[in-house]
Amino acid sequence: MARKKSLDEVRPGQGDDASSRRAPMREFSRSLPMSLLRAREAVMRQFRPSLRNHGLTEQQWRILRALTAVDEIEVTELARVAFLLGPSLSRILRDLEARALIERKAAENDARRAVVSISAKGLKLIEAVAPTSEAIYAEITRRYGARRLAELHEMLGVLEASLAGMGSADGAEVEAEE
Amino acid sequence: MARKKSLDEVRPGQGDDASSRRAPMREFSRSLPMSLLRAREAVMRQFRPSLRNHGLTEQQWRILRALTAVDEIEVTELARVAFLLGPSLSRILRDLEARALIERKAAENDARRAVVSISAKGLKLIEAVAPTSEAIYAEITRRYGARRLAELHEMLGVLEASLAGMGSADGAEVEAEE
DNA sequence: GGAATTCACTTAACATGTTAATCATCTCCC
DNA sequence: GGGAGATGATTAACATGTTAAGTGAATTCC
Repeated sequence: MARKKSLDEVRPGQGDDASSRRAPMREFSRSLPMSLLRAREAVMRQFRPSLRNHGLTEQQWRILRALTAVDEIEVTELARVAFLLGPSLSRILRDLEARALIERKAAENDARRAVVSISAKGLKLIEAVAPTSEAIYAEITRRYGARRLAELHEMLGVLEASLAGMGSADGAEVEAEE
Repeated sequence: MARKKSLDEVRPGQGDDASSRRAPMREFSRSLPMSLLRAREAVMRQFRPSLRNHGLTEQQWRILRALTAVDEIEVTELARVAFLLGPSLSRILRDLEARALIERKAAENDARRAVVSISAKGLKLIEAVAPTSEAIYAEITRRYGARRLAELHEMLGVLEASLAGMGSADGAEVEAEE
């Protein structure tokens, strides 16, 4: 299905002046990844200064935040919950442990697995940041509207679900799982 | 053998009589930044393999894509359009220029400004990638629904606009510029 | 007309994203 | 029980995100 160049033959005269260069694909601002990126950045821009004042990055905050919801958790599971890739998580955990914000031990029955939990110091830090964070979130909700916000969440969830089973699609290899 | 556990199945409900551990904040999965991040990742996951096959990263693609829409453009304006920070753009332009995918010259009346344009080679690369990219985008639209997609764009735009004037809010300094 | 300031990048430094490779277990199966 | 393969976590290598500092060129203001 690849050799179909009918798309729009990205080959106008291109000859002389500017105006002959027509938009080759979708208008840039209408690209879905771009819209999502811009929206997310608009939101994160609100939180970053506060986090920074407490010496935390967005990802470090995500991890600590996830840890407050459980007693302890394995690294792989934490990666899934905090939506981080393994290598990023490894680095961040190393730093957080060095700062004594988390604790880490080996799993009882499997020496490969590591179990992580938040420390008292980490909990204290969370408590220090939470009020500001909540206030910002409340302001965002106020501005955007609680109903609309819920609707957006819903639509994003559906989008994720819609794309769930979509393969790579280029050198698409979706071989059956034996 | 170890079939992929459905997401809900793995969710650490965590006893949760653990009322000693008071609910820290909003449930993690309901965090807006997280929802946006997950949605965007679900979308980008579809495009990355194809781009990679052509030796392009997402950001490099964004830049080349933006350049096809104009004859030439100043670096600052390109940063705004492609939604990249200056430093990232500097690095990427250096690489793209080394690969002869773009061309760069100084502005006529202002030696500080640089003007960038896509090269013939760059245009050729775009043409090679575009069909696959468009096919993926079409499939996403088909799965999610064109109407719903438009609605999502709209809501994301409104979100961005809603947050436009919101200050840092921590050590918030939005003093009038006297 | 020249010092101070602003402006358009660019570098620097550190943290994360992304993919591939490595390492140490663990499991399975003969 | 021992070796092949799978698994959990880390390390490596490169690209980008993010903030701060640097550089050279224009602008402002006295």
